[in-house]
Amino acid sequence: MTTTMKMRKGLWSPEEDEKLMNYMITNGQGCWSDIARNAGLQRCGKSCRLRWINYLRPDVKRGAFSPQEEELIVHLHSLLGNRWSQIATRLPGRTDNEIKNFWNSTVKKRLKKSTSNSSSPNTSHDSSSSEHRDIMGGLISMHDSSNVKAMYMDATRGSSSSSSSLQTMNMNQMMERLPLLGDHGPNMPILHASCYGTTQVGMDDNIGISYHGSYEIFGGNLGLEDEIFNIPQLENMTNNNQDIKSENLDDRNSMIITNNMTNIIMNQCYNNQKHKVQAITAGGFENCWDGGDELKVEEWDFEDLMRESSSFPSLD
DNA sequence: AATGAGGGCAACCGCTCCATT
DNA sequence: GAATGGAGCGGTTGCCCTCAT
Repeated sequence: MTTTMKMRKGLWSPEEDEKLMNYMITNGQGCWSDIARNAGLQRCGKSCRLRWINYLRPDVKRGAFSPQEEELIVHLHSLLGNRWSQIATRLPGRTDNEIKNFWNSTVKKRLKKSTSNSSSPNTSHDSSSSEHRDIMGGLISMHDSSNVKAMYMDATRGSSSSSSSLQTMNMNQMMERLPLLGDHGPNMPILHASCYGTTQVGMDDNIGISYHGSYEIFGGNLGLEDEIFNIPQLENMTNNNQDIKSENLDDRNSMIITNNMTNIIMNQCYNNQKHKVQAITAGGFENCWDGGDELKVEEWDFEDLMRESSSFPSLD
């Protein structure tokens, strides 16, 4: 094809946005190069795709990241590294580009600041683990997670051996099991953290929730050994019987947690049993689920998850 | 008021992966 | 099995805005 037509680059004009938006609304997604052509845009398909995904898509959430989103980003980054798209899938309405920019600007800045301030001599952790510890005001602790992360990344990015493919697959499966941070999901760090390993969770009266746990993943030790994983109390959470709701729009992991949070956490975490959140709706469910009669209740098959995890080679 | 520095963000680039032929 | 094209991803760049001087 002799498309000698010069492609436009740079910022998108409102007219271009409108063209692409109108085309996408009427025709839906297809081959991006065709979209670019048929919409009358002098842009390459790639550029159109990026513009749509990062800006024009109706479900794109704009504006500052909430503290909960920040927590989740930091935590997921400690697990996944720079796999922004994977991280983005857990934050509805946020794009990988947005998260990447946020990380590279805000979080790294805080990181820099905190590492320059703290010499924290009482830990034998490597610098990057203390990075994770310090960012977000010490909200998230990860013991040696970066080493594991790096090893995992090496394994998955390396050769196309079946084992690395398996690792990728299992990681993806595990990620799919993570709950999304929905609009009502201020406590997601608690829940997705607990699904990763043997974790004991308790409620403090006033300071929020703390973890005392040992994380095991991929047959190796991911960290958090006997460390306290503090989640500060959130403004929309009261001490007693606070309804907590979270949704997962990919309808595999839809989850509702309501009423007595302590009981739920005790049931699913202290006993170290299958994660099965028995949801008792107390109104408001319809606010986050319109999928019909059958309510979806989160069920993390923890044993199954760990079985999958055990297929990973030891990281020792 | 002018200007330079720094930060944030949108977009591009190059690469890999995957499906199709 | 090789070639090809499209999609997606992460890294990087460059523009614009804000703020300090």
